[in-house]
Amino acid sequence: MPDLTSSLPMPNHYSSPSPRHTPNPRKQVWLKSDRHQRHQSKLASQYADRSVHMPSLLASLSLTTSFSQLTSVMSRFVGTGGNPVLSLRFMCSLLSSPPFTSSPSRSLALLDWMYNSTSSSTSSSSSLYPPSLHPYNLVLRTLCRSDNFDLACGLLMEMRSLSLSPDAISYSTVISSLCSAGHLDLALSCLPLMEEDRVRPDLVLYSTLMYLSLKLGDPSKAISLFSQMCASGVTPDLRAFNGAISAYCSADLMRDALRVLTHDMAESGITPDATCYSTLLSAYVKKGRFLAALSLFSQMQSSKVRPDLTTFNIVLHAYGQVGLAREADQLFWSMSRLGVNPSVVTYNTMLRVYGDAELFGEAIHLFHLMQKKEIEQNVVTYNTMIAVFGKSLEHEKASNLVQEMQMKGIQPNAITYSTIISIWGKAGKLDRAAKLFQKLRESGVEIDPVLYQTMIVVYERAGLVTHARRLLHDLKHPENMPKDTAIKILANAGRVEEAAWVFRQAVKEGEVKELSVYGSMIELFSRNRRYKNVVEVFNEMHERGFFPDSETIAIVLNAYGKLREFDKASALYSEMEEERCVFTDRVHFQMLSLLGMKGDFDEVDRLIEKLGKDPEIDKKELRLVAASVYERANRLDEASQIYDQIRNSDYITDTLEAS
DNA sequence: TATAAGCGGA
Repeated sequence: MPDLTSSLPMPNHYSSPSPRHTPNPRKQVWLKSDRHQRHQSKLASQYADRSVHMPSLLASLSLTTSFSQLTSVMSRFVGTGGNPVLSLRFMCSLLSSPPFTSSPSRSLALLDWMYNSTSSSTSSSSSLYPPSLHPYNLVLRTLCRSDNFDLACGLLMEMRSLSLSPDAISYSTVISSLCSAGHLDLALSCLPLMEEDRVRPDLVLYSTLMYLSLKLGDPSKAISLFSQMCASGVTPDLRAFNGAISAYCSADLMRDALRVLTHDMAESGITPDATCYSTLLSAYVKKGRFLAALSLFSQMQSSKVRPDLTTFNIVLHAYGQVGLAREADQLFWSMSRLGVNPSVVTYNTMLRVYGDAELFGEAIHLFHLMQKKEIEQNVVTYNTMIAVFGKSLEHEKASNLVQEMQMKGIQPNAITYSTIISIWGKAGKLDRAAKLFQKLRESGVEIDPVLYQTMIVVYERAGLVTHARRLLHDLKHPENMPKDTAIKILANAGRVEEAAWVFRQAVKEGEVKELSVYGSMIELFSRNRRYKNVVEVFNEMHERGFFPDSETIAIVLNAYGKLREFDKASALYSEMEEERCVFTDRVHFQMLSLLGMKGDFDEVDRLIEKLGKDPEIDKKELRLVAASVYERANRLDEASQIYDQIRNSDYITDTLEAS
């Protein structure tokens, strides 16, 4: 983890107000440089406890607007005998009531007053009301709640410099509000400070930080926090485990996610709930591993974990994707019996499942059933049904639905438009499609990349190449859209030269913001066999510290192979493995085939053995790949041996299934 | 804290 301590605002920060937060006009008031000397470790017990009428005191304080006014009200409580009149507890209740809780400057002023209050009768300059940790934490809370993070961090630093060590409460106050405001780096920079102060982050704090890292798309940070948490002896709870599962899934470390779910949790005596399963299920589905998802679902059922609505929705979708519409149908109609009522999402999913399976009658029936049962229909419902009618070639019905949704007050979105434009294009209603597209362009809304691409494809298919080219030409100098978007459209349209040109401009101007742009360029170059360019783009992204996804790694490995740069391929493979980035079968198989091309069969055998032990890897596919590697190298004996193994294991599974 | 919808093609 980088050293983030330096990014914490230090006390001198106050003089230059950050543009992001409203500057505090009175911040100089409490930043007296003599505070260090003034601070005395006077104990709370030395405060005398006199009864003061709190409401009336607050009433007079609420009228005060300035430090001097506050001082004059409070000065009544500076006794002459050197004894403070108010108890520490009283001071704290002041700090936790309005107007102090609603005004950061006022609460800081009161803290200041506590410092500065000295008895007039004694010559000593020690404070009558030395604030302890508790009042500091109260002020921290007030600052954080009003998003004054500069001041809060500064106050934290001040506490440390006064050797009033911030405690777990101070840190969790600051960190959790930094997290909810999205300042992850600042929040994480508190961790080394906590270590210095010997404050151990607790479960909630770790959890907060993990979830924020996840939200900001940094799963490896979340994973490292999780390990740190476990190493420091904090036992994760259900929520923390779910965060870990989700982090491993986003980092493409499915094996580790599965291990947490099926092993680590049980070891900690925590039973996974439906959410934990759903997290993993949806990760499998996102990666297209539908069978893995369905098998996890049956494992979930045998572990007697009751699926909830989300689980059902994910599984119905997975059934549909593997073409098991009947199974989806069965599960769908049994849901209410299992105590879970389908939601709009469920209905929408089923509409799609029926549509994909060309069960148009069922889709239409379900769509009407929703209306009869008065189930809310939304833009997704309509978009799905429009696509269903498009697929069944009923263009008029599709067009009518666009009207119908608008009449019901459901606004069409970019997805609606690209769906209907594509349908019209296929139906030969070119003018209608072009007219709608033009209307959308003129309406000034930011044009969506897919919508743009849809129209280009419609023109190209109709043979109107000049029209298509004109649209593409506009993208060379994108004005209404980020360069990233233009590059992605050009890359998707296969326009190598234009995409490369805009990409180089964007790189030069530092305008490449999205990781996926590199992926699109790498894929585009690879498709066009421009392997040198593939490697160039990869190096560019690597230098910027971006890590590619598995798909991209596989493409880059392939490019190295074409360029016969086998050592560079091996180096990339090991580096990514160390970074724990490589993990789909495709990457491993790609590497295997490169080693075969290189003729390094010692390494081939070693990798086959290693992959053979990996429970995540499909063994039959591994054998098929291995056999073809040997075959291509003309080592037919080894190849046929592997084919025998495949036949044997098929025989074993067949007999097992038969019995 | 997990879930649904668009283009297209090597």
